Amino acid sequence: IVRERSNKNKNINTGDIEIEVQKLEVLNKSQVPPFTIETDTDGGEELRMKYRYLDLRRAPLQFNIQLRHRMALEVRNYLSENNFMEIETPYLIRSTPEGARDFIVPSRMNTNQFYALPQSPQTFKQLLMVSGFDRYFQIVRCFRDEDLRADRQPEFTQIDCEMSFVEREDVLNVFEGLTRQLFRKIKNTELPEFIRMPYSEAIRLYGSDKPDLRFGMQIQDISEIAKGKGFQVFDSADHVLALVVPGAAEYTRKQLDELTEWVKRPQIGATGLIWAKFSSDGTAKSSVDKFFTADDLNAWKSSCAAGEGDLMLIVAGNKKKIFGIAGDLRLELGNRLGLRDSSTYAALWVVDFPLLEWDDEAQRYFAMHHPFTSPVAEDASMLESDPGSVRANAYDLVINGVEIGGGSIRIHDRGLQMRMFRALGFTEEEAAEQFGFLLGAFEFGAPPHGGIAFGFDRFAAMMAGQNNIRDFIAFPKNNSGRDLMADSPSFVDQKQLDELSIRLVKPE
RNA sequence: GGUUCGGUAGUUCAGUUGGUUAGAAUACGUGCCUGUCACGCACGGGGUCGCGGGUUCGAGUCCCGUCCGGACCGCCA
Repeated sequence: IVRERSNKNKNINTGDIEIEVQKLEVLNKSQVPPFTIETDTDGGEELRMKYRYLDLRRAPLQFNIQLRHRMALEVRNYLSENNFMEIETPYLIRSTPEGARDFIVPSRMNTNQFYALPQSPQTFKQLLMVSGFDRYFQIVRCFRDEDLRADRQPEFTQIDCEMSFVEREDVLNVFEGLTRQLFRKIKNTELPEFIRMPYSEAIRLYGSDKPDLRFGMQIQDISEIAKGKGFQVFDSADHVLALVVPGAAEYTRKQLDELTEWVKRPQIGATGLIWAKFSSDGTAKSSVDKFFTADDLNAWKSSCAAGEGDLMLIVAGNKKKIFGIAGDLRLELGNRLGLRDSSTYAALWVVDFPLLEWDDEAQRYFAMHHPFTSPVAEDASMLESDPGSVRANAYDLVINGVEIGGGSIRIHDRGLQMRMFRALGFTEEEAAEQFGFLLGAFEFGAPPHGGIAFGFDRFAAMMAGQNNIRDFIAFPKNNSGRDLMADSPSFVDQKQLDELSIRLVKPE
């Protein structure tokens, strides 16, 4: 018999309902759990992962997994309503060059041969376009044998899509619509229209290809006015970059020293940090007063539109690193000032990525996105003459500084694809050997096509205002890529392989 | 591969310049209380200080090695 004790609150709280027990049967006994199975558990992460089946009983995890389910449902509904069809692609495939390290699976039928697991269904979905399935999608597991991060698992789930007879804006609009729909249905939030920001601008203003637009504090280049005054650090730098921290002129020496140490950590890699304070009484003080006059400082101030009471932080260095350093510092300041509120959302499309990246070690270009990405039409002619400055017809969806997804308009012309492979250093024979099936398909009237893939685990975490994707995967891996469950065998050993009559080639 | 932080009751942690019997909270057990809701009160059990070696009269503490875990860099088309 269940009866309500109180009608004061609409929400049912502990003790609001009484149960009069008439018969009690213990269906199964339980040990004392290794951690409290409550919303705020006393267990540490390692322990909770070991007993994941108990951790998953906790309300926050139940909510997260349910959130994921509801998102998957909405994705399927939205895409299906927009005439997309979910089609499965194979998991046991041949290894492809470029990109991440492949996971491999030994083949019993073919001694010393291995399958690779797909890093993404990229080529298969392109073949589906050739087959006339004009709108494909799949919520699909992908595998990359690389080290983990808080927001990266070796096996992860993508919302993978491809469309035929489309241009960039067609893809962007459909998937902006999907993103909006998810926020509407899951969070009851209406997102504003996503801006399109060229890659070069993202780097210049935010020092990142995934800018967090929840706050301003844009990077300002003061090279012009800061160089040539005899300060060697500035004079020898490609760029002198400033951030204006509003209202932070009161930062103590200790805080500034601590920030300086922070940017000098090897992970950030700055050689130092210059500061200038603009006090409310109109005076300015800096850590480089020896080299710069009050007039110089005021020139910086007006150039950057800094106000009284503001702090200016300056880093200088070579072109390749310094924008990233300024971007990292900007995010850190955003964190410290509480400007990265997880309940607000700023979404944008970053577009016009470089098509190719030079790799010093390999002494050749690599595709920044993947080798099937189409160049921006007017840049295609530079593929041979100036490969490094060709822009890709590629795009990333970035929300709150997190890369949620990315895609591109693909190459559908065999000739252009061959030029791309040549730019990547493939010979004719290598290209035919590795991608002959795709090049062959392009010879049978391949339609123009493009697509996108969203990182589903990340998307779910971001929807909940969090960044640890493990809390949104029922059975995640640990940092060694092992299954986290207690006594769960993650790997097949040689003995098991022997029993399966599988022989491996011994690596040198 | 690199940088860095950590490993001490079931759990989360504290443990000073090396020094008596390694503590707290919580959980667990027993008893009391019985309209409580983080209940309260009393008592109790519970430790290979990750592992191995070294220095020392003496090591949780210092040194070397090793294992495990986290964060980050590299890496992630």
